[in-house]
Amino acid sequence: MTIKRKYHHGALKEALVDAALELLAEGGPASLSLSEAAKRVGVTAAAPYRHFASRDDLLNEVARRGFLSFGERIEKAWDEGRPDASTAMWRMCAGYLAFARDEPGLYSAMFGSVATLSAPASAAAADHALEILWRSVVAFLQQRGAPAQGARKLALQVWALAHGVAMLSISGHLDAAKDLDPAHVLDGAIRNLMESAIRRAETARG
Amino acid sequence: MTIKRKYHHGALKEALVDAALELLAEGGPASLSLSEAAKRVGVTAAAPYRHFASRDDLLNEVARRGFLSFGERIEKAWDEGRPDASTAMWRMCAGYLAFARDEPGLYSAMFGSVATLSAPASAAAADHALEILWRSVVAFLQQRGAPAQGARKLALQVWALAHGVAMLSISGHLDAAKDLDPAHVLDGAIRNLMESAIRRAETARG
DNA sequence: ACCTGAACACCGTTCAAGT
DNA sequence: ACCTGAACACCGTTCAAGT
Repeated sequence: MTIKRKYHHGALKEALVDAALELLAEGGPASLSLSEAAKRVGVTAAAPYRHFASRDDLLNEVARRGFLSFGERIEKAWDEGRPDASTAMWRMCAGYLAFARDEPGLYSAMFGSVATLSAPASAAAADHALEILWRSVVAFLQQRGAPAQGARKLALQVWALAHGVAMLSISGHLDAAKDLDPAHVLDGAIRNLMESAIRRAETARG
Repeated sequence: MTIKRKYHHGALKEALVDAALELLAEGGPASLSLSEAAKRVGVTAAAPYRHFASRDDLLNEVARRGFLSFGERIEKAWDEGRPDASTAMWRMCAGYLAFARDEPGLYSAMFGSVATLSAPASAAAADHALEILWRSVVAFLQQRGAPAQGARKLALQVWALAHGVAMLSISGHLDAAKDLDPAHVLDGAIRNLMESAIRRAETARG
C-alpha cells in the first residue's frame, strides 16, 4: 500500500500558487521558479503550463492575490476610522508597514517588477488597494471638518510615502538610521501631510 | 587584413559594466545576464569571472556607479540652494524623478533587489546620496531660520517620499492618476513636509 | 594575468505521447 | 482535460587548458 500520486493532481493551480508564495518568502521574486514550484508540488516542470501561460503569469497571479489580502489588511486596520481618524490613520500606516515587513518577498513581487505586473487583473487589484487609502483620507478630512477636495492627490502622497518607507525598509537602506524606526518616520510624515492639508483648508475658508 | 579580436580584451571590466547598463536599460534587472553581457563584448561566458565573482557582483558594481552618478545629479540640481532653498529643493526633487524616469532599469537595480545590494560598497554609495539630501534639508531649514534639529528625520521622510513616487511611477501604478503628474505630486508633498517642519520650529520658539 | 572550451546543474518553454 | 517525457535554448558557474 505505497502512497501514490494520482496522475491528476486535482488542485494543481492552487498548489502552485502556494508553492510560489513559499519561494517568494524564502528568496524574493528572483527565486520564484516555475520548475521549483512544480517540483515541490510533485509534478513535472511542464505541468504548470496547463494553468499558467508563463512564469510571469504565475508571478502576476500571486501579486494579484497579494494586493487582495493587502487591501483587506489595511481596510481592517483602518476599521472605519474608529475611534478617531487620527488613531485609525496611524494604525493603517502601521499595518501597511507590517505587511511589507512580514512578507517582503510578496510585497516586492507586487511592486518590484517593473515590466512584469502589466496584466490588467493585477492593476485592478492595486487600484482597489489605493481606493481604500483614498476612502480613509476622505473620512479623515471629513472628521476634521475639511472639504474632501484634494483627497485624491493627498491619498497618492500618503501612498507614495508609505510605499517609499516600506521599500527602503525592505531593501535595508533604512537600517543606517538605527535610532529611527520605519513606523515612526512614516507616522511623523503622514501627520505633517494631513495637518498641512487641514490647515490649508482652514485658511481657504478664512 | 581581417579585424581580429585580441586574445586579451584590455578593458573587459569596463566593457562589461557598459554592456550591463545597456541590458538594464533594455529590460530591467531581470534581463541583466552575465552571458549576454559577455557575448555583446565579444568574450566567452566564462571570461567575466576574472573580473566579477558572480552575476550579483556585476549588478552590485553597476548599482554602486549608479548611486555615484545619481548623487552627482541631485547635488548639481540642488546647486547649493541657489537662488533660494525652496526653488532649489523643487529642482532637486524634479532631478530625482528625472533620473528614475530616464534610467528606470538602473534605478530599479539600485533599489529594487532586496537581497542583492548587500555589498558594503554599494551601501556606502547609497549613504552618500542620502547625505546630499540631508545637507539640502539642513540648508533649507537654515535659510528659513529654523534649527537643524530634526533634519535627519526630515531628510529620511523626503527621501522616502521621492523614492515612493519614483517607484510607483516606474512600475506604472501612478499612470492611473492621469491628471496628476509625478513631479507635481512629489512637489506638493515635499512642500507640506517642509512647511510643517518650519511651522513646528516657529511654534516651539514661541 | 587573462581568456577559451568543455562541462554540469538549472530554468523556461514546447510538443508529442500517455492516462 | 490534465499530465509525463524528451527536447532545445539559455544561463550561472567551475576548471583545466591555452596565450
